[in-house]
Amino acid sequence: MSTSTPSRPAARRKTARVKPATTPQAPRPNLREQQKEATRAAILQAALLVFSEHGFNGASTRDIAAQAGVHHALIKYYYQSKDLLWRAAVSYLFERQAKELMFQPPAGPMTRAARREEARAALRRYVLYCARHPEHARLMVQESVRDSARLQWATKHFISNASHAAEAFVRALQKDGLLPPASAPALVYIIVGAAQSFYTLAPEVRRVWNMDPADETVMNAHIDALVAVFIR
Amino acid sequence: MSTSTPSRPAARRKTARVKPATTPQAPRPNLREQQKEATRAAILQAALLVFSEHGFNGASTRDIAAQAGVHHALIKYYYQSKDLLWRAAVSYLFERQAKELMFQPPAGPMTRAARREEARAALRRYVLYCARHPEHARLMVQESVRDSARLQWATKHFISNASHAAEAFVRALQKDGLLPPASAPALVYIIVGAAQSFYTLAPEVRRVWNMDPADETVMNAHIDALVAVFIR
DNA sequence: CTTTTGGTTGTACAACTGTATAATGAAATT
DNA sequence: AATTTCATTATACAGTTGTACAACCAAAAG
Repeated sequence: MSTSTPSRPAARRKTARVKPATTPQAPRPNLREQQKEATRAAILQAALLVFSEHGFNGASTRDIAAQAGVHHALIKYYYQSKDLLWRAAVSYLFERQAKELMFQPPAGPMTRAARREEARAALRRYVLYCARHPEHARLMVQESVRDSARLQWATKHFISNASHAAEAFVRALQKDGLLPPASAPALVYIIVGAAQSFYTLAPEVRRVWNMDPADETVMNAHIDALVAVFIR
Repeated sequence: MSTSTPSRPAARRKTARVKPATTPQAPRPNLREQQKEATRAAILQAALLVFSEHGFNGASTRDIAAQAGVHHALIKYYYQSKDLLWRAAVSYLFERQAKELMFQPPAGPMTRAARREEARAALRRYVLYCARHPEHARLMVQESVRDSARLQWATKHFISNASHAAEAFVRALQKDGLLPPASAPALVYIIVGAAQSFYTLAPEVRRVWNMDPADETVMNAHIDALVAVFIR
């Protein structure tokens, strides 16, 4: 950040200390382990927010710590370095995405109309993910505008897999004539870009159009437009 | 940057001093004015590159100066502050875009088929701009992922106008049945996102797909895919 | 209760940040 | 040739940065 906000730690402390042991019959003498995980998670969530809004270089570990309501030295304690914290954040994002977008290919033969409905549902699910977790695309876009060791790492561990899965999805739709027979990689970026931008650029949308992409009605209108354009 | 690269100024100096007066019959005793404008332009171009790849906070004025091959104090001399340099860069981008995408509405009545061809040509022109000047979208995306005084300024002076022009374009296509009757603002972000992402994320594309969006063949394949999807 | 463990805090440091100002010297003017 | 102008440079400063480490102290173990 390095802008205003004189720094204000001690925001979590109270709420996190609440409930020393919800389960009276705690299986083990955790309570400390519990607090530890809460701190660890708070740092990760803060990192997601600050990294996604400021980029790696623009984000400072002290800003992240302040956002988490935690002393900045704890970042080194839990994640060793800014770079490893970034990697932990990216890992979290892609593992969550894999979990939430888990593919369940409906076995058995399907009519073309059924497959089209299936494709529409899949597209809807993806847009919903983008809408609910805009920090994912924000963080990745900031890293993908230039080549770097971080982009190389993210590509090797996550982006490559996700991209080729998307390519397979596109090719399947092309086989059914649901997408034009054009370059599959190009279509991947066309669809992904079309789905993400509305939520990634939400602050701009709010200023320019006076509408909130996070709003249920607005979001449904966007999804409908997207599906109408892509899955004919 | 704050990463590696120990800093290496003095890269321009020589090439910029070349040609003290190309025109032997110089109209006035410029030569100094000439060098001044060269320095000013070098700083602006460097700012475009560094801001677009690192974001405002992630970019340092010293990095920009080094990229321009100029002493860092000259940034204050020519642009007064980092913030004003950023505004100058954004102004340059949008004025160039307005110039290159100047609308020439073909007078006289047109058949629907002709209007469709017109729409395809307009879309092609826009994608070409994105491909040739990826730093434009990169810089703006970095600012639009969060609300800030800079986004507010850019919205007021440029983004609002450009967005509403795009909306008018979309509504015209909808009237002809060339785009589905969905939310126009949503369609704007769908089309813009679909057109930009392939070039904005070019470093990622190169790593994942081993293809270069700047390559003529690859670019044409992307444009064809885009037109096939949107203008039916 | 006493001791040990380890999550937390305070503090330090060198490098980097944006900004400011005086010194410099070559081009322009006289 | 002497003088003025002003683009460029050198240098400085306070604030921020990532990282490091010793001191602290509540929870866990004895």
